[in-house]
Amino acid sequence: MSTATQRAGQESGPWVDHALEQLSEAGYRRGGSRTRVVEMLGEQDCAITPLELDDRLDGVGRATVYRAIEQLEELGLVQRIDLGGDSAAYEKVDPRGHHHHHLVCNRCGRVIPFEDEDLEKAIHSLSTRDGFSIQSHEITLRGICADCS
Amino acid sequence: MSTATQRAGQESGPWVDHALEQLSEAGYRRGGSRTRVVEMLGEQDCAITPLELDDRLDGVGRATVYRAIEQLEELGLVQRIDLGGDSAAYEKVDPRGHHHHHLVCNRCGRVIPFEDEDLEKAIHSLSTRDGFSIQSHEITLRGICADCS
DNA sequence: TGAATAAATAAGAATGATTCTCATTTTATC
DNA sequence: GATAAAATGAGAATCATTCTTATTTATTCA
Repeated sequence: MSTATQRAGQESGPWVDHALEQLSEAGYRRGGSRTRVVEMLGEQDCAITPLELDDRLDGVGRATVYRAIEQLEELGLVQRIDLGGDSAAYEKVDPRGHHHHHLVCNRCGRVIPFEDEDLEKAIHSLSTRDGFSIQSHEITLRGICADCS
Repeated sequence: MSTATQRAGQESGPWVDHALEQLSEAGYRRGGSRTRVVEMLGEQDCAITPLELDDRLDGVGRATVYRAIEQLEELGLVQRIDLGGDSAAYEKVDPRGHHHHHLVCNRCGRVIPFEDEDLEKAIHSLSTRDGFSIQSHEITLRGICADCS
């Protein structure tokens, strides 16, 4: 049960620290519940829905989860990801720019994260379009996963 | 009022015909309301939400709009697009593969469609990942539009 | 052409995610 | 420690989406 939490020094720590610091700088006071939301988001390797977060955080109100996500999104610390389900999901944004995108299986709904350097390059090479300054991007590929085909 | 409908021979026609044909081949009977939904989708140059469709189609029940979209999506004739609002939007899928992606302004919410050949190439060059066969893709860029900056 | 059959539909109820409200608890400041 | 303002939990309210059901309409076939 604690295996996932204990996987050798990963990246959740740094992001959590960074996020809490940014919240503080933005003028938000410390809040126990919000901190727990941030920590839980920091533990995830991929996107998670607000309701899942609420489920896993006993004693934290649902409204607080939604509020925390809203503030984090406002500061660019999490990114909303549409995976096609009933609700949106959110994922931490690495301050160093390292990130992944998603493959979604149209049959079983499975979500598989992937990275691709060429794709990132293609995105970055169009960083301005029609005077539009790009801050973030989201790519979702849909199809049939190996298990389903 | 009829200007939009009358804009010189565009692409709505072909898509509408194709969609109605596909629905028919899939075993669906003709339905006046569904046909109106298909025609309205065919007129759009970009994504539209189910509720907007329902608003514009007097006499067509909301459930019918949702059902039609569901069937069209099932057949790959429309694609769901997440533009960050309260509801998802849908857009016709060109049978010839021609399509665009979206820039969304984080400040005013404006949605600007764009096309980029290099990006398409980068996507196509990874058409199989981990045994995953890709059927469609969606790219959304977020930032600040020219008017807002 | 005129039943018979089953799909399509409209209207509104039901559901479920998200947002809002407000009384209470914490945090930061002094 | 006392005060002012933000953070929070609980539950109500809202809004998109789905479901239900009675009715209408499309197709089939005599």
